[in-house]
Amino acid sequence: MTFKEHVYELTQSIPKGKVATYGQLAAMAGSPRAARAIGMCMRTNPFAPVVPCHRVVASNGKLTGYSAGEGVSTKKEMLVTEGVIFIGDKVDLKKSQWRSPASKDDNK
DNA sequence: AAACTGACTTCTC
DNA sequence: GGAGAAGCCAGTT
Repeated sequence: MTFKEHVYELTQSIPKGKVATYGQLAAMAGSPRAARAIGMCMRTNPFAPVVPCHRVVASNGKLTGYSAGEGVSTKKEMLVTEGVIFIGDKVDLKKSQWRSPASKDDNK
């Protein structure tokens, strides 16, 4: 499986009401510094409705990119509807960042 | 195969 | 704390 396909799998693994950062997905994909590559996969995302790319946010919880609808505005509302907590125009990572079971650091 | 681009991240001013 | 620049990875042309 190629890197981007792995990214799509991880993105689909993000539960509703939770969000993941590009760096986090990159780390799970095998490259902690491939955050940019993750963003590209989201932009190209050949599985648009299959891959909840709107659940992927920047490391600081800020919504970036999103070429659909009103852009980050639509993305934000979408996440709020799913149950993600927002602080202004950013996601409350302290409460809504997804902790994948694949993540090594889960209870420390 | 090489170079440019891009929905990022992090450091420094 | 906010803005700007550099570094990094993978994909696309």
